[in-house]
Amino acid sequence: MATHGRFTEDQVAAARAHSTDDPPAEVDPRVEQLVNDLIGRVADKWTMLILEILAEHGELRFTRIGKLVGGISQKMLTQTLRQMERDGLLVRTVHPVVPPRVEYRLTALGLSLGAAFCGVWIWAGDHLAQVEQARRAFDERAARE
Amino acid sequence: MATHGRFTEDQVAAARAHSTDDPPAEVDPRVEQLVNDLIGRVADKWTMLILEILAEHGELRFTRIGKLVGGISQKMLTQTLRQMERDGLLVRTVHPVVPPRVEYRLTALGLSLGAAFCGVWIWAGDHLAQVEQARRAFDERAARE
DNA sequence: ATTTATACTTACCCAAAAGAGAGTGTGGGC
DNA sequence: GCCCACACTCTCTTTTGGGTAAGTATAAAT
Repeated sequence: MATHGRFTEDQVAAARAHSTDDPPAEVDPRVEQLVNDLIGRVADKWTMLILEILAEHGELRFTRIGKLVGGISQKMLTQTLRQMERDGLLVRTVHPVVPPRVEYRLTALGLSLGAAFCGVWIWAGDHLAQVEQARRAFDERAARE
Repeated sequence: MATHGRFTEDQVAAARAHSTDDPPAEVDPRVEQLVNDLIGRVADKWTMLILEILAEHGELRFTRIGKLVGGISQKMLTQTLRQMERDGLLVRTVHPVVPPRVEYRLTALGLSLGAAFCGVWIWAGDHLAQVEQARRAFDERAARE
């Protein structure tokens, strides 16, 4: 099953199940705007990668996440983790020991986002070849002017 | 039901249906990288908005898209449309008349991406309040130091 | 006394992305 | 002859994203 690995069928199914049965009613433009902003916030590169790593491994410490993500600076890692914590996607647990020990774990909200985004991940995997072919065709057309 | 408006049940279902029934087999890291890149490319703000507008309206001209998206500069509009064309998400039809008339329409590939991304849109709509509450709680905690 | 480990912060810098706004080509209407 | 429409394209400036490197706190190990 192509659930991009770590997400369960249930999680993915939950991402699609909905109570509202409204007809294509016009949505409040302010809500539309908020939704767009939220997507911009949440659909960024580092957030998605961290989300995936955390969904896969459960609970992890700062340095470990950095290594697993690969190629991220401490600064961006801290920044992204803080944002995600603020958005309620993960919880940060500080153990008052020395040297410090801080653990990160996804919340239900974070897991549900991972499940929702899973569809895009699958799409990318499934259509990668098609996109690359389209690009080659386009570039060739462009080269011939 | 919540298919975020314009996408049909079939389209959304298709975004989830998959042939592969492989166990969590390790994925080629090069493929993983390509997929990540593709997601970065495709999951950007303007691409998503244009995708939605086009899925909703069918075939549109340059200026019309700009107005419907709202707040996009001509530069970004041209740029994003070109990229999407190159990626095979839409087709650009130039009618050799004057003044110029250029029409944009999603391909099957573009529609399938829209369907896949639909899950994230729904997630954002459904969890907007939760995220905002998490933010308020976080900010309040931070304010009390 | 010095080093080590961890999880950051802070300061500084650069490059890429994005926005603003003016310019372009062309043929038809006036 | 002039302006308008449309879909750009070009240039300039601002904003943002992100890297590097250094600093901090503390206790245990050496």
